[in-house]
Amino acid sequence: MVTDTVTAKPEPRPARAGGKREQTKIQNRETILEAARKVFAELGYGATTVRDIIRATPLASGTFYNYFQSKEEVYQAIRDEVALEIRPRLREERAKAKSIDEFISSTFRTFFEFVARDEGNFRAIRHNADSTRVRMDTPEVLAGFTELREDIEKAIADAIFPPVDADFLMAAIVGVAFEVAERMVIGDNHNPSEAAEFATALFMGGVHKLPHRKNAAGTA
Amino acid sequence: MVTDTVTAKPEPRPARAGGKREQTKIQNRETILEAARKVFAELGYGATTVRDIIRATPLASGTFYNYFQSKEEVYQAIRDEVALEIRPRLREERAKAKSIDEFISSTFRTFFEFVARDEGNFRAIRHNADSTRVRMDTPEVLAGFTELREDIEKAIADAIFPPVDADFLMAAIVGVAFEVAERMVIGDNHNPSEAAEFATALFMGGVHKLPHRKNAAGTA
Amino acid sequence: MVTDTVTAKPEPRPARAGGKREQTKIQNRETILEAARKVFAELGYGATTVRDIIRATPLASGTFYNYFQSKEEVYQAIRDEVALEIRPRLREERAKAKSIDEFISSTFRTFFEFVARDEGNFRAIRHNADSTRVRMDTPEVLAGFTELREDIEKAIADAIFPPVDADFLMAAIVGVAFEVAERMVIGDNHNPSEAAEFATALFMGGVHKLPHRKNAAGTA
Amino acid sequence: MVTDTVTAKPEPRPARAGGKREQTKIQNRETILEAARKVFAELGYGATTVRDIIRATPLASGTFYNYFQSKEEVYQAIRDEVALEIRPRLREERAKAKSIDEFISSTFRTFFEFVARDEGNFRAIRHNADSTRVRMDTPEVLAGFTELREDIEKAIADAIFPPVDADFLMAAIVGVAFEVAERMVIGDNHNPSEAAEFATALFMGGVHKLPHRKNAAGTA
DNA sequence: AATGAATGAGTTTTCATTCAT
DNA sequence: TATGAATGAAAACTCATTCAT
Repeated sequence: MVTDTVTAKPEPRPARAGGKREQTKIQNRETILEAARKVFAELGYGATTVRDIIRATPLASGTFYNYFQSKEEVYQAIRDEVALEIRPRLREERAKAKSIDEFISSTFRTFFEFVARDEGNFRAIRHNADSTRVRMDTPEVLAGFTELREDIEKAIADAIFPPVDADFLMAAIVGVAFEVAERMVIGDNHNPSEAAEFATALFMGGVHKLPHRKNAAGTA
Repeated sequence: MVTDTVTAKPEPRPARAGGKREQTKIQNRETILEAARKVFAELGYGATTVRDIIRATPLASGTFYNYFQSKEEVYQAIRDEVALEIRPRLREERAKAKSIDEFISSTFRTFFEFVARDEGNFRAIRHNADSTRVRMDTPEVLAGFTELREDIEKAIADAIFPPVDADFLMAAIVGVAFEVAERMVIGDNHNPSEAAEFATALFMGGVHKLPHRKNAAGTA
Repeated sequence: MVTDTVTAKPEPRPARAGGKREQTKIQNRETILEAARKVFAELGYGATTVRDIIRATPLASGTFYNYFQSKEEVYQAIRDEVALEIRPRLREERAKAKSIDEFISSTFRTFFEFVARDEGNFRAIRHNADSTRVRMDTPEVLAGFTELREDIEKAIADAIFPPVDADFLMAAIVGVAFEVAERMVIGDNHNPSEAAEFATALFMGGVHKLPHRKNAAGTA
Repeated sequence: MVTDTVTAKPEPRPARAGGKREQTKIQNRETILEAARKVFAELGYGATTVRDIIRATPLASGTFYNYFQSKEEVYQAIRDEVALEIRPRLREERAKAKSIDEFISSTFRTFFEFVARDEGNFRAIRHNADSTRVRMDTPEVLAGFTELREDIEKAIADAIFPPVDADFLMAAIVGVAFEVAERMVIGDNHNPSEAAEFATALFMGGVHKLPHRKNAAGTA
């Protein structure tokens, strides 16, 4: 097997997985993502520059461009990393659901638990330097929305759900999930279970079924 | 047609209050805001530069700074214009509410009707150049959230609402309002009344009380 | 005549020719061209960067980009400036020509005289840092070649020239003009008249009619 | 199909002179030159970077530096390859010349025939991305000019040529050679013989002796 | 008050070259 | 020797802001 040196170009020597070179590449990518998460959380996405990210890294400026084209691409990578991790879990949970209650509660529980564990990412993604709040949904995230709507459609077809407007219902679930998650992360005494219970109760019975507050004295 | 003949006499050349000069000032401000709306909608907030806005204007770059300090300020002005218009209406409606139902339904109805009328602004604010979706909430908007929470607290105090978590409830209402509004604007056959009915039913009785779809055959 | 301030954009206020602003603009453009000529002559076109040109200028870096997009554009401007000046002269001379001799001799004489006067430019355009010699012909220059060919065609039609290959003849004239001009500029004792006589004699009677050297011994 | 079975025996692994290793080296060098020719022709010399050349190659960037120091060196190699091939032929032809006519006609004939055969190279060297035309003469090429001048001097000394200005005559021959070659390559119905005849006639008797066009009806 | 060119700090980006594998 | 990612100096370019007119 005499392979001519002067041929391929695409992947000349696959750099066998696990080699030191390969290792460094994976590590550098993660280094950049880590730095970006930190900087986004500090300065907010809008104010962050590629330089800022590089500065938060031991790497050279040129190295950044071996991995990403722009801060947008880094942002998307962070977002997508999250979306790609949580989406299969959500689908799986919902697939197992035998009732509305299971469908709704497992969706919220999974989501809030994930957010609680991944709080750093969530903050990085959400925060902005000025008191402005930002939310950016990448295609990968939006795909998660579509999956939810599909699951709702299927649940309707299976008579698990009544024949409601799947688009609106998806929107309502998404809206509640993200906004409540934010309160959970920003607020003080909350935990994912409480958030999930709240959201589930809302969807299962409306305001009337919402859990009552422990301390009736309200908070600022 | 601003005549203002009375004050006009003594100073033929210099600026007179309410005169053409004054007119131009108001007009220029509006010209900039209009251009900004267009450019934000085209490029997305992040990618837009002050230059872009000026370019979309017949004005000179220096002139911009007579009206705004930065694109942030322009953005806020656009957002605030909306927020400052809708917030008093919402407060008013909620103040009149004698029951949960009135509180919830008037909130959603007012919001969705406003969005439907102000669709252009809504889209401008939401859209981004790539397929990424963005939402930015300025302090003025966030203040509206706080007002809602205050109104909820008050309603709880007045025993109109059960003693639920006001923070979470506010978040849930906000989340549903924005996400459903988006579906309404982006979708085809929807109108503010349907959106309001949907959201109100959700909050009044949960999923079980949601209106059933007219055509049970689902949509893509 | 009340002109609305908020209208035009293209040329809002023409900045009346001769105004100080207008003056500065013209001057800055010339400053950049001057600097570029110098730097090209020093470093050669290939090695020159936009930075180099800016550095040779009292202007700010951004200012450069108000006038030119790149060093290529500057180069072309220099070349074009020359081409646009000499071309009308050449056409004029050739239009007056009543015979081959007049046609040929006026062409060369005009060209060599121009080069001699404009030697700085010529060197700037020609020189390169390494011992490599460069010649770049911009569209504006190439247009001059086409004009020459047209004039030849016309002279053939008018029976001033025999029916030779106009394309080749044009090429021969151009080649001799540029190469001999270079020897004239680089060499020591030559003047435009001698160069013109040489070239004209060559075209009028071939090698046999070329002027004999004064000092038969000579070497470069 | 390089077998080389004889030397192969004693050292199965290490490099053997003339072996596969040696082969690859020569091949790689040629691969780079080939790629460079292509890229220079596409982007023009100035715009081409070493990266561009490597990219057009199946080789790694580091490998490039085992063969050349810079794009300049590659360019020179291409140019020199040509120059070093044609120069001895030209000298030889001119050395045999017994008369002006032989001297001139053999020079042009050899040159134009070479260009016609080597058209690809010629175009690569000449062309630029924009409509600008470039000509770069490397030292190796310029050396060819000097050789021509020396041969002229010698011909003058041998009384084959009249005592004309050798520098100018060399320039004239070079100028005509390159420019007419370009027309030949770019134009349509021309062949090296016609080009050579044209140039030779010009130098032997001036415009009056140039061959007449076959179709007197002119060309665009 | 409007204009728009100049400014120059700062950002993005490229790319020749090195060097561990 | 080949590889190709890392490097970082330098180049390219942008753009908010100023300020003379």
